[in-house]
Amino acid sequence: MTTESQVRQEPSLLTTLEDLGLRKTSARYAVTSRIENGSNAFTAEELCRQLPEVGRATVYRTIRHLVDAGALCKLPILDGAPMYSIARVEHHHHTICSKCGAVGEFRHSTVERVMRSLAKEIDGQITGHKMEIFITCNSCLASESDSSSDA
Amino acid sequence: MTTESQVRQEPSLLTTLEDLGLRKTSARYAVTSRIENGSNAFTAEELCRQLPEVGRATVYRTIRHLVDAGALCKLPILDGAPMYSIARVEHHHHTICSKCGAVGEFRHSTVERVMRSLAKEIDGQITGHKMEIFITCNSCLASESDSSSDA
DNA sequence: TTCTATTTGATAGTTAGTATCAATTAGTCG
DNA sequence: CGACTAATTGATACTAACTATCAAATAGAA
Repeated sequence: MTTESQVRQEPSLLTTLEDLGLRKTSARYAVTSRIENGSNAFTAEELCRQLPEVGRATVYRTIRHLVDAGALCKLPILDGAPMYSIARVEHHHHTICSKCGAVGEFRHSTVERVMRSLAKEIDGQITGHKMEIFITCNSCLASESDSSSDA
Repeated sequence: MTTESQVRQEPSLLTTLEDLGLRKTSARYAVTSRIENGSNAFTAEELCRQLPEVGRATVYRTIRHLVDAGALCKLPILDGAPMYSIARVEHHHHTICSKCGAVGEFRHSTVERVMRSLAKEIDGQITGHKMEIFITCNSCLASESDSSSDA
């Protein structure tokens, strides 16, 4: 589903690494292409498991580079390891499905506007913000649609 | 600063534990009163260090009970252990000072209102949300006020 | 006071991630 | 192309943050 818009191949994560002045290695190729072709959000350990041919240290290092470069967002999960997802939109927020863990990205001007009104309420100088919306995603909704009572 | 509103002593965290059907033990007394008299946000390990007479397992267990009961909020920190703070307001958000780590709590109706307009944008059913505002708190601003050039 | 289910905490284990460093490799230069 | 060197890798060992276990201790009821 929704595979149509995933054809984009050029501004790859590998390019991001090169732009940082890092070398193009087979390990980095493996990690970045796995991220790009994998599910939309993942943990570092998941990636390690999917890439047994790449050392753990390298997987972690590569992720860190990508996060530092802003190409990957690290989103802290309440219980367990943080998840990473490709940052497709400059400044954005996340939706996280509480059932299946799917992570989505959205951007809404109202959110940014609220920040300005909050500035008055808050002691200190705002430097950034982060918003997470917990949802039940459509496919999870569909699979639980057999029970139609809302008690 | 703002110590005036911290006098409230009765609906203590210990009472919260009792309300869960748990026993009133000296370990739980130590943990809850330390939380109530300590700084506004803390990590589990900090608490363990401050309470060497209480076993680590008990500290962690007590924290978990309090979080489950909603008396404590667990807020994931990007790098490192999650912090906990007493939940004083029913539904609220957090400010986190990037310099010193101080955590504050706020509530603003606009944030809640934005959620409604977001509901249209987002695929799936919203079940909750969470917002964190990163700030430089006033005391950190004060201590860096010696340098006035922004280069 | 007695009794028992709850609680504790020392210990060992797990998970997630980082530091080390010798061996390997990418990219450059001649 | 071949040599060179700095960047990179990855096995290993380590640390931090927790969780599981279970015998001993204890709270609260009878």
